[in-house]
Amino acid sequence: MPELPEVETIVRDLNPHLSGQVIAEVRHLNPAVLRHPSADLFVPAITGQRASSIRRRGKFIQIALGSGELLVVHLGMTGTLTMEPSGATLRPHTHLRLGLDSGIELRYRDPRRFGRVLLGELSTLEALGVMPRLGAEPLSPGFVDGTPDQVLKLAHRPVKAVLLDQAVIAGCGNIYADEALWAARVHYDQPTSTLSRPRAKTLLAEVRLVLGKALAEGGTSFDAQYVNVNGASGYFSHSLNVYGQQGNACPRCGRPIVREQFMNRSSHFCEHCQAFRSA
DNA sequence: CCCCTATCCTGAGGGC
DNA sequence: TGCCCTCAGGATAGGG
Repeated sequence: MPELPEVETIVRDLNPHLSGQVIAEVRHLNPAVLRHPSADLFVPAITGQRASSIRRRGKFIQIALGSGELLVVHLGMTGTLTMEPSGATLRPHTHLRLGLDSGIELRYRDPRRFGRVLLGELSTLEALGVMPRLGAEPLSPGFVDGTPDQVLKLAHRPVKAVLLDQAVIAGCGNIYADEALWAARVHYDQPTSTLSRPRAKTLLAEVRLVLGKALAEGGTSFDAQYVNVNGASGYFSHSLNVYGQQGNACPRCGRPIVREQFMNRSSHFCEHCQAFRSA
C-alpha cells in the first residue's frame, strides 16, 4: 500500500523516464478514475504536452506539464504506475495509458480503484477541493522541530488519528504510523494531550526515521500490491516490527504483538512497551 | 463544528 | 479440491 516511501520511490524512478518526454497519445482512459476534469476535456488538455518535473507531495504524484497544469495521481490502496513498452501485455484494471514519444508507455493500474487522477493548475485543484491541502513533509529538514506545535494543538484527538491526518503530516499511513508509535513507545489511542513536548518530538522523529528507512529499502510490498515503475517489490516488509506481526514476539520485550481495530483499520502494538501513559 | 462511521472496490487467503 | 466468506484501508461524504 503506497505511503510516502513507496510514492517517493516511484517518483524517483519515474523522473529519468518521463522528464522531457512528450505525451503523444492517451490510449486508454477509464473515466471512473478521473476526478477532474471530465474525460472529454482531459484528453485534449494532456495530448501533446511535455512532462517536466515529477514531484511528490504527501502521497500525491504531481507531474508538471508544459501547459502549466499538473497531472496528479494518487495511488490509493492498490494503484501502480509502470513504464512499459507500448506492446506489452495489458493487465486487467489498467485505467490509463500515456504513450510517450520514446515509444514507452506510462501505465496506471488500480484493481481496487481507491486511487484517482486529476489534471489542472494546482490552485484550481485546491480550490475545487479535489486536491486537499496537506501538512508537513516528514522528510523535510524542519519537520521534527517545526511540527510538535501543530500536533499538540490537537490535544483531545487520539495520537494515531493525528499521525494519519494528511492535513497535519503528509504521507504517513497505517503501516508507518504503527511502526513509529512502537518505536516511540506510545499507545495509539492516547489523547495527544498526554504527550509532553519532548515525547511528541520523539514521536515525530520516529515518523521521519521509519519513513526514511523504508525509502532506503524501496518501500513495503505485500503480495506485490505495491511495485515500483519497473514492477519490482520493495524490501521493507522484512523490517516491520509490529505491522502484520500480531502473535509474534515484540522485538524489544518478547511479549506478543497485539492487533486491535481503531478508526476502521487495524492497529498493531505491544501492550507492554506501549502502555497508555503520560509524560 | 467536530468527530465518528459507513462506503467505495477487488483479490487474496483461510476454513470447511 | 473448490467454494464462499472475510478482510485489507485512503479519503471523503454524511450523520449524530
